[in-house]
Amino acid sequence: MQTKVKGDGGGAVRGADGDPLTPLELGAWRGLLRAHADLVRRLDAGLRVSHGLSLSSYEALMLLGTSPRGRMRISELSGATLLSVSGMSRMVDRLVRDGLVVRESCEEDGRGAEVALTPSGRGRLRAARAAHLADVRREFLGRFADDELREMSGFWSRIEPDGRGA
Amino acid sequence: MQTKVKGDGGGAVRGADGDPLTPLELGAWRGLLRAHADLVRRLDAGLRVSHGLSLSSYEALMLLGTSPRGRMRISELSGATLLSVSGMSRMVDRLVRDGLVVRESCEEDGRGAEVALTPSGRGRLRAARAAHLADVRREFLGRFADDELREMSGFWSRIEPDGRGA
DNA sequence: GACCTTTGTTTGCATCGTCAACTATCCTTT
DNA sequence: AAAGGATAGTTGACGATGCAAACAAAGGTC
Repeated sequence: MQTKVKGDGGGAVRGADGDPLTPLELGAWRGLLRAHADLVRRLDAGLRVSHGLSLSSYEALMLLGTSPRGRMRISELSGATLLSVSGMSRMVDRLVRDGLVVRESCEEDGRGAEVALTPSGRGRLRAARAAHLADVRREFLGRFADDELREMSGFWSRIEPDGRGA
Repeated sequence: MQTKVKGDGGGAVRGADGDPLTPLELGAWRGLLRAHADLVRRLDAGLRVSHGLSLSSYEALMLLGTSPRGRMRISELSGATLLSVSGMSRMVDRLVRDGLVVRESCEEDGRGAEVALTPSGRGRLRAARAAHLADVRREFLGRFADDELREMSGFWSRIEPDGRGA
């Protein structure tokens, strides 16, 4: 049962709708924001100084590198990452400018662009990969036990879907 | 003990340094990224359409609203949020432009600027507050039990400090 | 096969954020 | 009290992003 106390002295674990966040709630919510920001900043900095890649461009290259066909549509990339389609389009612009990928026109769909790694992109990915994975493990995964990671995964899945139905 | 199997068929729960992330690791790591992105996007959108505030400007106004002296230094605001000092300086620019806060020169320190809510800023904050807190509870806090939130807080605190010592 | 709808991508505009360089002030030391 | 160094904040240049509108090509439908 959730503790819903309105106007008590401060022992409430959960606040009602308009109440200020309780310490418990603050810890979970602000903690998420701060932990994410810290973590991303560290990992991004690591990739950037060592390999000139942002975290999101790494993710894009990595998706391309493991894609079975070796090339992906913009929308496919966007769906698999956290970027909007337009954001991904611009990211691909930058990757093209840096010579890491090429845009190819799509055979089956004249609207489409397909994106593929260049040799240079493949090399950059390979160079960055091990170090980045080690970073992720050192800064994040390594700080939790297996069952904690499992539990965390479960937490995340509860946030995802929603949509909007009541 | 952590399962560290190198080169097995796919049953590994944890990978070694250079290995690709296992499903367990992926679930926790990508899940964090996605959950955060989804959550922030939803809350930001809610605040923005209803009250013309971004999540970070809400946080700044909220800090000002609950500050004992009613006004705060730029660096104080920056330290309490996730923005750099220069980022906060620009955010204050926007808030000033929108008439929600004022910059006052600081009595004790001639370099300093102090930031204080205007009546309009106070009003905007009050108008946004309840709806935003309800959003946070609906989209995030409400999906977890008390002890889960407590556990989550514990997780966050393990990411924070580090520094760099081995 | 012209028309309308849907879908994939790009672009215009605005916001938001960082780092590095700069200015202004403060503080300590001599 | 002048010099040197630390600290607070602002600004310039730039990079990312998102949303909405614009485009372009497919795919029906009649």
